[in-house]
Amino acid sequence: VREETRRRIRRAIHRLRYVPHGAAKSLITRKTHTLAVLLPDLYGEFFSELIRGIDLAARKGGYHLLVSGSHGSRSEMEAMLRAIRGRVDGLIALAPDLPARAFDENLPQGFPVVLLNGGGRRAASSSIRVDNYGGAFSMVRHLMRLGHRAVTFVTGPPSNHDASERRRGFRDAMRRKPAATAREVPGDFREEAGYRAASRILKARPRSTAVFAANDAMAIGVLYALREAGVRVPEEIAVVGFDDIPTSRFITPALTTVRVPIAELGTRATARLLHALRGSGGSPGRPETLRTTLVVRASCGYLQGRASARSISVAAGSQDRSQSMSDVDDSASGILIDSTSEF
Amino acid sequence: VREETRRRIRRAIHRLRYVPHGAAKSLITRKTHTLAVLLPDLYGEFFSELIRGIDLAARKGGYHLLVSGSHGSRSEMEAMLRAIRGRVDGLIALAPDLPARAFDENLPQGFPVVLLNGGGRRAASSSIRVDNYGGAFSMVRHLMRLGHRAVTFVTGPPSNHDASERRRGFRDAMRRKPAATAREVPGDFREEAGYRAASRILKARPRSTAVFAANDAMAIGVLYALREAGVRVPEEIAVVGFDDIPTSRFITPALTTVRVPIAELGTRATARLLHALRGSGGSPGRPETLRTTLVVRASCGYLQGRASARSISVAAGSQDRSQSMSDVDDSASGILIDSTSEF
DNA sequence: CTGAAAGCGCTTACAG
DNA sequence: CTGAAAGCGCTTACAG
Repeated sequence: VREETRRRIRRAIHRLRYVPHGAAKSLITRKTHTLAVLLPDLYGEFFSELIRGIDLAARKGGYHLLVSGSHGSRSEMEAMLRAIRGRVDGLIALAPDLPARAFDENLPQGFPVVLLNGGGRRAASSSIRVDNYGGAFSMVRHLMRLGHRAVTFVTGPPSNHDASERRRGFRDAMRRKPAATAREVPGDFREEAGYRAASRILKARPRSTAVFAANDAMAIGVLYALREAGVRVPEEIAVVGFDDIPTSRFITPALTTVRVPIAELGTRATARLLHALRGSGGSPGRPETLRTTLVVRASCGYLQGRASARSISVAAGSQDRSQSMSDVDDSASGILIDSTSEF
Repeated sequence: VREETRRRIRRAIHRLRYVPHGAAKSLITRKTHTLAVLLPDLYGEFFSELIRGIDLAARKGGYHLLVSGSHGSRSEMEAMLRAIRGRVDGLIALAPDLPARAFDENLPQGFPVVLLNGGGRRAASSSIRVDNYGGAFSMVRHLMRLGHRAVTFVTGPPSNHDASERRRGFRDAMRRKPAATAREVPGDFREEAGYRAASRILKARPRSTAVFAANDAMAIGVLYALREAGVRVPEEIAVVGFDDIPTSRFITPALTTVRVPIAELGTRATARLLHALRGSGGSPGRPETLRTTLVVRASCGYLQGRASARSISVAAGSQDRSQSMSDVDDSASGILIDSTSEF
């Protein structure tokens, strides 16, 4: 084509505001340049952070995001899976309660999927996991070092794989100390469950000296209940969580927790999915496991009496605050002493 | 069709796992049952809450959500608008920096849009607004009642309509008191801007007794900077914000702020868009304005010395906590005294 | 290099 | 009631 003709056409396109019709183009090219994201919810600190990571990688690859919150409803999840054909090129799903066969039954066969839930029961799909076991294990070790021997674990939802891995880490670590007494109280990852767990924990005799909630939301619920009951944290009882959601730094006392690289989880999942889309299918690749970090703040009592060592130099800007904090980051052991969030 | 035949077909559909192809169906029906959501970012407390509201209404109407974070990039926003044809049925956009004509130029004409940014410059589209002016005005009145006369306002981004409405409310309310001295320091809605604003505020003489940040993120930045500087809040200086993001309740001291019904903003916008999609176009309807509420917590000093009145009865469960708090909700005046978040 | 035809997977009138 | 044809707006070989 001559250069001039090309220019004339370009101008005409611009003048008439011509834009290709998405559905028509997708129908013939078999590509939508869209990724489906299926999550239990679309809001809340954990999912918000996860979406951030997914969005980051997707936009870089030129993909749009079709998001869907299942709200735990099995039928809604399946409906979403069925609606996928001809709408998106791949799927990222965090659906711990959905059995593996639900994917096979409702998705076109061979459809590219990356699973974010721990199970990894579907051989045909790629999956990314978090080292829940290791994180919980080192949290218990940390509590032991602080002298705790009676620890109560507030569990997550029964069928949730992440939750049961955290519990397994708790149990195994507790077993290593013969003198230790491990207790468990049921929860479901929601703040309210932590709130309710607290009263059971306070009643039990001898009373545990530390509470380890399977996630931060429940730990925060425990904190609320203890404040109501007039029980001081960490002086009378230590409270720790798992996830390191943003609120954990802001609450009083700041929460000692296990940091899950949430945004990275989303980024990696997306990168893998895009890789599968470019490549010609092939093997799903081996499951990837993301490291966790123990983040020590005030709620476990470690910072108690070390006030002289505090060198508060919180930097502004939510983006890079974690970097510029005067943290003691012992990368080798995966421990981060965050004294800046202490009150 | 005979009942039996129908059943046989149903069974075949199920057996073969037949699902209609989305693109093909959309191409012929001209419907995608998908709504596009264009936001500056997909994460953070404000947007997360907004998406929650949108998702709620969209799922109820049977619509999917195609979300897109523009990250403030003009070209990315325009690219998104152009990609819309044949992909979604309508658009909800929060894009304060995008001029009205960008919508006309990049969208198919007559395309259903609901704008969430205050300007409302595009007559062809529906829009929902927040009473930014009234919220800021009553915040200043509250500070005046507490005896403040020298107040510094940390502004939002220059081109942002919400931000300038808040500033206008600040200015007008300050003007009503002849003895008052109003000052302004530039900001951009990000936490870091608040952090930097604080040092300027501390240097000015005579020093302001209160800081009113145009949003909570900046107020939190101010709080951080003041803590570093060893200036006590609210004893030495009061700090208040705007939005009522979740963190504002958790931070110490809990932040007095103006509550924007964020989720409702999303729900209403979606409801309007769906209404337009069902109806045959017609008029865009008059712009709707959502009320704000003054939420009084510790950071303004109002709760100081009223500790005896505290009746902490925080209920658990993040969903209904705001209802079950022992709040004094003076609906008539739009003031809510939240003493439960006091420390 | 250019133009016309075929076809993606559906739905919607329209004959039979 | 049932089946075959036309067509949604594109892209991709394929003739000319």
